[in-house]
Amino acid sequence: MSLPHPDPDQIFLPNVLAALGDETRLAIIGCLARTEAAEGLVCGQFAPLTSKTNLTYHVGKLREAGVINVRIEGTKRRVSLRREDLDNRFPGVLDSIIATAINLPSVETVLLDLETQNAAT
Amino acid sequence: MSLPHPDPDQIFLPNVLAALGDETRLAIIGCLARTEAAEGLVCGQFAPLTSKTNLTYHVGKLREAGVINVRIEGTKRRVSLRREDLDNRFPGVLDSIIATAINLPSVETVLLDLETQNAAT
DNA sequence: AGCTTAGTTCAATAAGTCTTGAACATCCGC
DNA sequence: GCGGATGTTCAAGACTTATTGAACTAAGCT
Repeated sequence: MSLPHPDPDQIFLPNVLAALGDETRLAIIGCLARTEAAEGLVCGQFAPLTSKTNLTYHVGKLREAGVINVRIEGTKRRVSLRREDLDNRFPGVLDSIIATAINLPSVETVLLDLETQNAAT
Repeated sequence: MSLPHPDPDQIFLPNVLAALGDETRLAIIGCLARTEAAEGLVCGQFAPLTSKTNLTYHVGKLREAGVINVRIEGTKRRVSLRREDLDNRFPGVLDSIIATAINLPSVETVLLDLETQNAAT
C-alpha cells in the first residue's frame, strides 16, 4: 500500500513547471519549504487553502509530477518536498521558486493556523 | 502599434511557470537562450516546432506571462527573453530553467535549421 | 462495537488549453 | 500596384484542468 511516485529520471521539467504553475500548489510547496525542520506536513494542515477534495487533487498533481513525496501514515498522508531529486535533475529550479513561494499570503495563513494548533496542544 | 506586455511588477510566478510548463514554449525559450548574441529571433524561425497559427498562440502566451518581449519589425515579430525583468523579480528562476531548456531535442532541430539558412545566405 | 478523524473516489460541471484550417491583414521588394 | 513573405484572427473541435458535494474507506479512540 503506497502511492505511485515517478523515478528521479522520470521527472520532467515541463511537468514540474506545470505542476508549480498554480497558486494553490505553489502555496503548498511554500508551506513545505517553511516547515522542513520536522519531516513534512500532513494534508490536513493545508486546509486553509481549499476544500479537502480539492487538496487531494492538487497533492496528487504535485506527486505525479515528482515534486513531492507522499507517505501513508495511518489515515494521514505525510507530504514532503523531493528536494534532492529535483536539485539533482534541475539544479536551482526548486530553490529559486521556493524563494518566492514562501512569501505568498496564503502561506502565512496556513502557518498561523499551525501555530494556533501547536499552542492548543 | 505595439503589443501589450505586462509591467515588471505585473509579472507573477504562477503565470510564468504555467507559461513555461509546456514543451513547445520551453523549446522557444531554449532557442532564444542559445542565440542571444544577436537581438532575439523572429517567429518564423521557430517553424520546425509547430504550425504558424500555433506559434502565434504560444508566443502570445509567453508574452502575456511576461517571459518574452515581442517587437514588431515590419511584417515580422522579433522575440527576445525578458531576462532582466525576470531576474529582478524571481532571481535564478529563468536561468535554472534555461539550463535544461537549451538541451531539448526540438531546440537542436530549430538551431540546425538556422545554420542551414545562414549557409544559404 | 461505535464514533471520529483523515483522506479518497466518483460523477458532474464550468472553464481553460491546445491545435487546426480558412480567410485575412500588412509590409516589402520589384 | 502586384506578389510573396510573415504573421493574425476567427471558429471549431478535442482535450485537460479545477472545483464541488455526496458517498465511501480505513485507521484510531474510548
